[in-house]
Amino acid sequence: MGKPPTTLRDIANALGTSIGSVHRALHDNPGVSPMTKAMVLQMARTLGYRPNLAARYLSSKKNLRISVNTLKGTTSFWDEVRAGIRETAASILLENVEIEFRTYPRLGQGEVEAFESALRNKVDGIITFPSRPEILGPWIRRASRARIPVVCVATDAPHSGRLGIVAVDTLASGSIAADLMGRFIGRREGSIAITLFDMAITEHAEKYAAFENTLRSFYPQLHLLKPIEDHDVEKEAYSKCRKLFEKCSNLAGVYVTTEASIPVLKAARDAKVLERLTVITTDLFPELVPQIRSGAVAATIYQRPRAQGEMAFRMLHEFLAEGLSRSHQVALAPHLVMRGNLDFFLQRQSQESAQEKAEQLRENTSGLAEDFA
Amino acid sequence: MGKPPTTLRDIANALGTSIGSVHRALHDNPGVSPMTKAMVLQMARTLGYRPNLAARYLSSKKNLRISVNTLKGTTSFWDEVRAGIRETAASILLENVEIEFRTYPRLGQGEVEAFESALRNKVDGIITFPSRPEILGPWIRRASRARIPVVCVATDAPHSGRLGIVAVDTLASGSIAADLMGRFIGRREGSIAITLFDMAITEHAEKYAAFENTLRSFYPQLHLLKPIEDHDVEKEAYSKCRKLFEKCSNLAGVYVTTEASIPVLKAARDAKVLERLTVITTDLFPELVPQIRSGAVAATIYQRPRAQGEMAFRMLHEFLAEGLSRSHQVALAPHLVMRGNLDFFLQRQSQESAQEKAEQLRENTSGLAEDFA
DNA sequence: CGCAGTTCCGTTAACGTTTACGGTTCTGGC
DNA sequence: GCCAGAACCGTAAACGTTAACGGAACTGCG
Repeated sequence: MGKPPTTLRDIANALGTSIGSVHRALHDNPGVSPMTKAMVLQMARTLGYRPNLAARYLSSKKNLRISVNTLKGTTSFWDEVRAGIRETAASILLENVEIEFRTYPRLGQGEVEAFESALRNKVDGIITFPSRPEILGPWIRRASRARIPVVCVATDAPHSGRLGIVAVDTLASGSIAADLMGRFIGRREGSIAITLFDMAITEHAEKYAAFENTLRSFYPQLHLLKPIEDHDVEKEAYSKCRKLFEKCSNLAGVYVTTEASIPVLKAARDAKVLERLTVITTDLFPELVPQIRSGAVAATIYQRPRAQGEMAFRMLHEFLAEGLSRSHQVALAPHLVMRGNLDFFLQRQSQESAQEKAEQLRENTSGLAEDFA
Repeated sequence: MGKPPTTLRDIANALGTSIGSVHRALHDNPGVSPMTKAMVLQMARTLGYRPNLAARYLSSKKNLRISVNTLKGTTSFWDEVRAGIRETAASILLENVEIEFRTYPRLGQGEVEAFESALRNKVDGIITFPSRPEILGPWIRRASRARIPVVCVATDAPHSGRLGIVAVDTLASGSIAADLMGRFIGRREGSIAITLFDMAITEHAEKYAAFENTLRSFYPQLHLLKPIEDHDVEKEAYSKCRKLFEKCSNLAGVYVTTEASIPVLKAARDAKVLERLTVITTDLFPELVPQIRSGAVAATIYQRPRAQGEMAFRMLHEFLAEGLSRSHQVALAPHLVMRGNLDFFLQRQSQESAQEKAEQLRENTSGLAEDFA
């Protein structure tokens, strides 16, 4: 049933030329006339040529180098993203991939430098978290023009020519948060607050819109307040929330879409309103665990950093290996963590990070890891 | 930094023997003395030999055949599982995999026949849904002895020697359902009913235990009733539930772990108790959509069939390709679907199934598909 | 015309594994 | 002592691609 796939030799024979010319034509290497090049491309198309990756890998021993530019991993989120990438890279059958990690300590600091360094080092592809999309955008475009594909994680850089984007679906996140909020609070009336990084970030604006929309459709007795922009600065989150909590007497719930859930909780506690608040947060990190367990946080929307890393790597690798990729936009469904299933996620994290560490030790030749302070 | 990997030739040179002998020794083919075989194995170990999969694939043109034995796809669940497998198989770099689908129409009917047929046809590996684990168990053991790895999906077949199992984590499912139930119902007291296939199935017993445990720990005002076993028979589900609904006056919620959520809802409607019931269901299929949208079903636990298929295939393929697999037990976290994010999941399903169909058409040479009626 | 330089093209040796085939050497039977 | 057969082993040709080399044809310049 399966006819044997067409090879370079097939194309060469069909045209009465040689395998070398065909190869040059398909890779637009110099040394082939425009005439034959056109014929080869044509014939390759009609014969349905697809390169045999095994043979390619076996022959050319050059390996792919990809740079992973992310925030430094004090927060567990980016640690998990990196772990997902490493893990997936290791599980690839054709292990000719070399990963270089470049980290920067704070949002918007060292981001461009890291990207520039990757470009200078002539990597074959880049996975990056564009914390300031409007600043990194031009750089991504520059990379694309140099035929270096860039995949964004967690945040998109629109109109930048990036190869693709992997993130949690903003609609799904915002909507489920609103739905839970409504169900948890029940029939009571009240106001709902939401904190986010900045409305200028597409994802956050979308998440807000989805939250607002679901709340309005299904729980009209709840009134959504203007978003609190905290820019992931703890003090800003605390002071803005504290002020709100003191002022707004009928507040019933808070949805924290940023990582700054701890200061928000502290503000609620200090303002003595935590008891009557339904709090929904984002992500899962050690400091949050006791808050969930105690019930202070009703639920948290887990953004599956490991899966994001995995997907980003797959997308990039597929493109580099085959020259095409089937999906340029991966929107993951978030997970929901509550008291009941908290242990499941904790156990999974620790188990996998332990496994990861062992692997790290075993192959302690895992490429450089630069830091851009 | 990366020293070149050791090859067959390296081993041969180190021992002063030939590449042929090394190959025979490593694959325990006949025609090699016990003496040299031992030496080769030893040397391979010390040199850290790992076969080059690209070269192997390039050389031996034999392709892997794997059989996928599942329930016939009237329900969308198994359609999705199969789609996930197909999709993942297509995305594998070394495309030398041939998939044979064998389906059986009802639980426990034709299951053994399908398995037997796969064995007779000498497939290289099997992915199966053991709807009756205690019956299929011996067959799985037989396959294992014939060095044919078997991966179970959705339900485990314990002590059967299967290579691995992919399923949704029962603890996570049961716990989150209980947690949501408790939060949705609020402070009110009341009884909770739960329907499941049969307590004899490990997964269902575990799910019940997790549900019970979480409910008891965090929501002691709710009283869990004895489980209703419906064996996925619609009439059984309806009649048993109907009886319960009529009798139990303080019922506050129902958790349906099986696919029979429609008859349960009908029973509740007929008994005129649906209004005061919080219903949590399992899976996502067309008939359920309006029930979620109308609010009759508060939430449904989505078991991610596509991801299950993907994982099962990866596990099996990794084993067949490398001879080892890193994890034999994949426990997926379920997704939560509610009114707000329902559209996200529907859109994703339809979009992916459309994409799938196009792919099907393009490569209409996708192996046989037997049916065991 | 001769020669260097350029442009195109064909040939060939890798890459690491599998597989088939041809050799040894050793055994046992006559 | 000879031959058949077995048991073991080395060799070499594939697999499809890449990369490097060398040759042919053509250019322009002296």
